[in-house]
Parts: sequence; structure tokens; C-alpha cells
Amino acid sequence: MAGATGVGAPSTSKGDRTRRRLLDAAAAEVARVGAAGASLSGIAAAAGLKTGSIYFHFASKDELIATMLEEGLRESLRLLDEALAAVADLDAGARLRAGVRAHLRALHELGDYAAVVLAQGAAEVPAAAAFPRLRRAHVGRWTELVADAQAAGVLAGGLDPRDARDLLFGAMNSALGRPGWSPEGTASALCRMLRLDG
Amino acid sequence: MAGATGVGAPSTSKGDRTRRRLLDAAAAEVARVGAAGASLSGIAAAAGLKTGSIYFHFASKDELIATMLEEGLRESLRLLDEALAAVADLDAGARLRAGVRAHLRALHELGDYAAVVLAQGAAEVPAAAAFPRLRRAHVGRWTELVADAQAAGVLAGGLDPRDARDLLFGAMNSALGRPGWSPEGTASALCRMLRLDG
Amino acid sequence: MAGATGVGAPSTSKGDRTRRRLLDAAAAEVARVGAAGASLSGIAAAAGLKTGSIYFHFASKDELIATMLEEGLRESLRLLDEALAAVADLDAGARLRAGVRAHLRALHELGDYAAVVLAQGAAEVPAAAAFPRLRRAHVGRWTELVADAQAAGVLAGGLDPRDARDLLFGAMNSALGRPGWSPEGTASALCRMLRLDG
Amino acid sequence: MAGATGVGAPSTSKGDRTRRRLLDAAAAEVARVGAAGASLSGIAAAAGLKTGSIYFHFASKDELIATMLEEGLRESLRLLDEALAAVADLDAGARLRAGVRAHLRALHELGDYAAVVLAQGAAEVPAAAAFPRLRRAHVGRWTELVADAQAAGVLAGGLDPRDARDLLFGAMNSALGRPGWSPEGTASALCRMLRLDG
DNA sequence: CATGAATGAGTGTTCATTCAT
DNA sequence: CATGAATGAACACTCATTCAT
Repeated sequence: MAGATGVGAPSTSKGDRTRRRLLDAAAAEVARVGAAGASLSGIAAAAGLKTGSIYFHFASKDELIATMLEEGLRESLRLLDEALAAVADLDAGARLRAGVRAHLRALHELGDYAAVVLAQGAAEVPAAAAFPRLRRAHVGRWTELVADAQAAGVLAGGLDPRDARDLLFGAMNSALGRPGWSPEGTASALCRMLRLDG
Repeated sequence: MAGATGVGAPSTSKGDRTRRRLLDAAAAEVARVGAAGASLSGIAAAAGLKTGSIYFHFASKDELIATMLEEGLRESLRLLDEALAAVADLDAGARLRAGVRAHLRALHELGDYAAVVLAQGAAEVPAAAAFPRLRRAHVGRWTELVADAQAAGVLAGGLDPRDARDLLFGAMNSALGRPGWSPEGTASALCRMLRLDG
Repeated sequence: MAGATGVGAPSTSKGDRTRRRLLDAAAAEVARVGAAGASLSGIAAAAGLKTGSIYFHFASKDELIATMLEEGLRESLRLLDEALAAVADLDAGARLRAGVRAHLRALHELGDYAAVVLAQGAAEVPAAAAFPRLRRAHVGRWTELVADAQAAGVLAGGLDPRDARDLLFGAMNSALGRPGWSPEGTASALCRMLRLDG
Repeated sequence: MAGATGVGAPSTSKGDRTRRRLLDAAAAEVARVGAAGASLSGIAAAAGLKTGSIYFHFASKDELIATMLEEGLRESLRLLDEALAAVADLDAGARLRAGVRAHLRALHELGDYAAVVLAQGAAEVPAAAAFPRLRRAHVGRWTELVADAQAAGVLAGGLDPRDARDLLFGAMNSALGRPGWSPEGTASALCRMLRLDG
């Protein structure tokens, strides 16, 4: 929610830095008014450029927004995987809790990128921006986490893990709507509601 | 998600019927591309009118969309209250389960109206469209339901009921994203995950 | 300038009265925002009608405005002739002074009609509204008055009476721009400037 | 009245030249049909542009027209001051005659700009376009000229100099309505009528 | 007589996009 | 790399006009 620094690694060239400013500005603008409502002139102004200059970095509005979405999703997946790797040896309940904490931390850190990728999904977004591979990977990770937790009995069984996963996802992403939320607080509240406490 | 039946009672005059067609078309369009992305020409075409004719029925795009949102929210509140009235004498857990079922049924019946009111909220919508009374009433109903369930011990205590309410809301509204979902199935899945089973 | 009752004789039928209300409203609206800026819906509303109803009384916006202009010009000519008839026997200076007083009184009485006909002229007005006969008659009367005064030596000679007439006209019509002006005061001021005092 | 040469000094950049073409076209269009009746598409076409391109140079129709009016008024004031400076040492009658000649020359040179600023005033023009400083300066200059002439006895006394000034103004501006008028001819005619002859 | 409802051409304005500089 | 300038298609909205009721 807060003004994020963005997503990328430290870039070297001036062109790369401008590109990053544009992606950040696009994320903020899209989070504020949606993909359809965001204007290239607004994004350019927020990045300290004139409108036409965007086209040196991106071929079209769609490409700019798709790139921004993809980077947000990729980073969000990276943070999740990092967190899960650290708890690979623990039991299913602990891994699920770690996933929840990681997702909420990602939501918080990624700022506008997360707001866009996770809250709005790809609804208003151009078809080209589906990048299904990343999306499948992300979703798959969560389906696995949930199914393992069900198998271990720490999460209610008897229901399709994909349904359970979506409900969990909806609950987590609702945090983006609240001002001043903290990842840790929301994670512990959610785990308590699901009786997931260690 | 599917083409909505709409919201209103059978109207008599020709003008009323056109107005309803416009509201239905607006709901569908906004659900598809967001308020900013929806175009009056698209809405008019879907309602079988020419663009300019909209202005005989609504003073502006904002008024059209705000009216649609308000009717959706009002109807959704009505359905919730109706369901709660029928279980007023039961215990807090049963009332919460009834609320969940009612909300999901409303989501399903209201079609595009709900997709808009509940998923996007009034985020992108003009300030005039906040209709805060309805929104407060709706939110208040849910805070009460959740707080009662916490007090009765059927829902995890120790956390702000408003946080719990938002998590619950997020989980329920996530159903709109899935194709072919059923209100009853989702309700039972959610209740099971929360260990709310009567 | 002030809200005028209009121009016409007492009418009998209800249709005639509606017609008059429309002409009055048109005069006011055109005086306020110009012929191009005046809208039929505004005029209709000011006359207590719905827009479409205008077409029962006038075939088009142009016809409505042209009729209003013509009535204003005709009445203004009538008032001038009336005043001149009363001083037909006096000398040229007295007749010119009477004309000035009559014109300024007409400007004052005719209200919005005069504002339109005399100030804006037929500049913005449709070609059909030129009604050249009336205009020629009006202009002709003034050329004569001025030429007679020049011949009699009470108005500076040595210049084309049509030029003198236009300068005089411009001076008189400038009164419409001043708030709270009186016909008598302006007439005496103008006569004094021209050294026309009896 | 005829196609105006415009107002500005020779500009260098391409944008400045386009801007000037737009202002000239706007002056012509507004002189022809009034501010409300003038259309941006007409103005753009007359300037050899497409409608939307206007917005690169002016933020709105109002700004375009207001700018045009202001430049016209400013230039007209400049021409007046220039002429008055050249006769600062002469008597009040000579100064008034110089003012009349200067005003009529300005009317003639400024073409459509003058037609608009002086004939229509800022009546139909948005509030933002009043530029009251310029207007006050222009009006003040004339009040002074007239009052001095009255005090010196060369113009009839016994009447409010502001009234005399407005009558004078109306007479001078009436020249705009006549085809083929010359500033010198009109000035001498007016001065003769007012017995101002040096 | 008058209205309710609709139309189509027009308005001012925005915006993604292009391209010479 | 970036800008200044322009375009054309879209947009929300207005308005004169029509016509069944």
C-alpha cells in the first residue's frame, strides 16, 4: 500500500533506472485508478518524463503494464519460495503458516505492484499479460501447501484443496483494503481463525 | 458473473424498463472492465440504445454507475437482513453460518451487480457514490455477527472483530473469481475451514 | 435590460399566451448568452414547457429566434414612428432630439428584445432573420432625421449623413451595456455632447 | 473585420507560429459567430490542424479564447498609450482627438481581435477571462481623457465623465459594423460631430 | 396541446501513438 | 535518450429535432 521502492535489483545504466521509475509509476497509477483508468501521461509525469518518451522503453501501454504485472508476480513468487525453502523440513502446518506470513509480507513490501497483481488479478488487464506460467507456478505452490495441510489434518479436510486455497487467498488479499495493516498481525489473526496455531 | 437477471421488481412503464436495461448493462460492463474502463457507448449498445439516449435516464456516467452500485448494495443488504431475520432466535454460530450462506447466495443471484459492489467496492467510483449509510449498515451487520460468534466461542477470539470480519469478507468474495461456483458449496467449505460446523 | 413583459398586444387564446412566453424566454436567453449559446431546453424551461413542446409553436430554433427578433425590430420601429408623428411639425433639431429620446425609451422598454435586435444586430443570427424591409425602414428613418438636422445646421455638416447616423446609433446603443441607466438621462447627456440642446 | 494580420511580434519556433495561427483563427471565428458559437473544430481547421491538436497549445477552449481576448486588449491599450505619449504636452482637446484617432486605428489594425474585445466585451466569456487589470487601465485612460476635455470646456460639461466616455466609446466602436470604413475618416467625422475640431 | 422517449450529429476533451528533431 | 508537436480514434456530453402517445 505504501509508496514502494519497487521490485528490481539495483540497476546500473541510466536507461535501466528510468525504466524502473516508469514501472513504479505505472504500478502506483494502476493501483489507484485501475489499468483502464491509468494514463500514460500521468505515469510519465510521475516518472519525470514526457509522454512520448515512454515509447523508448516500452512498445505500448499494454506492454508497460504487462511488464509491471509480471515483475510483481515474479517477485511475489520469489519471496514465497524463499520463505518456503527455509522451512522445507518442518511439518505441513508450519509450512502453511510460513506461506501465509510470506504472502502477507510480500503484499506489504511489494506495495502497488502487489495491489495490482493480487487484488485486481488480471481482470482488466490485456490478454497478453496473463503470463500463465508464473501464475500457474504461484497457484500450484499454494495448492500444494493447502493439500499437505489437509492431509496432515491441520486444515479441515473433506473439501477440494483448490477451493480451500482460493478462500485462503481471498482472506489474505483482503488485507490490501485496510489502511495501516501489518503483515505479522494479519498473519496471526488469520492463523488463529483457522486454528492453525502451532 | 454470468449475465445478471438484475435487481428490480417488475416495472410497468417503458421508461422504467429502459432504465433497468441500462442498469443491467452498466453492471455487466463495469464487472468486466471496471468503472473507468466502461464506456457509455458500450453500455448503450448492450441496452439497445444510442449513446446519447442514456442522458434521458441518467444525468451522467457517474450517476448511472452510482445508481447501479447503490441498488446492488441495497439489494444485497436486503437479502442479508431477510436471512438473518429467519434465524434471529438461534445461537451465534448458526446466525454466522446463515450470514455466510446469505452473502454467498446474494453474490450469486445479484450477478454483475454484486461483482461490482462487493469486489471492487466503491474504490474507483466518484465520491458522490459512497452512499455511506448503506455501506455502514452492511458492514455493521457483519461486525455484529462476527463479534457475537467470538463471544460465544465458536469463532476464534483474541482478535479485533473488524479484522476477523474483513478476512471473512475477503474469503467469501473470492468466490466471484471462480467459474461455476455454487453458494451452498462455498458456504460449507468456508464453514468447515473455520470449524463452524453446527 | 430589465425583465420585460415583452412586446405584443394582449392575446386571447392559451396557445398565443404560450407562444408569447416562449418569445420572451427566447429574448432573455439570447440576450444573456447569444443566439448560438441559447438552448431550446433552457428557453422551454424558462417558459414552463418541455423542450419538444416548442415545436408545436415554432418550426425550428431559427424560426423562434427570427420571430423574436422581427417582433422586437417591428415594435422598435413602431415606437419611433409614434414619437416622430407627435413632433412632425417641429424643426429638424427638435425632431432629432425626439428620435433620440424615443430610441432610448424603446431600448429601455423592450428589454431583452432590444438588447438582441439592436446590440447584437443580426450578426450571429440566421440569414433568414434579416427581414431587410423592416431594417431598411428603421435605418431610413434615421438617415432622414440626421440629414435634416445637418441641413438645418443643428448637427455638424460636411460628412455623409449615413456615417453620422451610425455614430449616433453606436452612442445610443452603448446605453444597453450600463446597469441602471435611464432613457431620459442618457438622451440629455447625448444631446448635450452633440450641442443639440433646444 | 477583414482577415486579421494578428497581433504578435515575429516568433521563431514552430510551436509559437502554430499558437499564433490558432489565436488568429479564434479571433476570426469568435468575431463571426460569437464565443459560444465558435467551434474548436472550425478554429482548428482554419489553422490547418486537427481538433485535438489545439490541446497541445491551450488547455481548453476557454483558455484559447481568453488568451486571444487578452492579447487583443493588451495590444489595443499599447497602441493607445503610444499615441497619447506623443501628444502629452498638448491641450486636452488635442489629446482627446489623438485618443479617438488611436482607438479607431487600433480597431482597424487589430481586425478580428478588436471586433471581439471591444464590441462584445467579455460578456459571453468565462469569468477567468475578465483580466480586470487591463480593462481598468483601458477604461481609466479614457475617463481621464474625457474628464480633462470637459474641464477644458472642449467637451460638454455637466454630465458624468463616465457616461460621456461610454457614449463616445459606443460611437467609435460602431465603426466595426461598417464595411470599408477608414480610421481617419471616422475620426474626423466623429470629432466634427462633437465640435472637437482643433 | 403537451409530454416522454429516442435519435444523430455535433461539442469539448482525453489519450495512446508516431515521428522529426 | 528525450522532447515537441501532431494525429486520429475514442470519450462523455449537449442539443435540435422527431414522433407516438
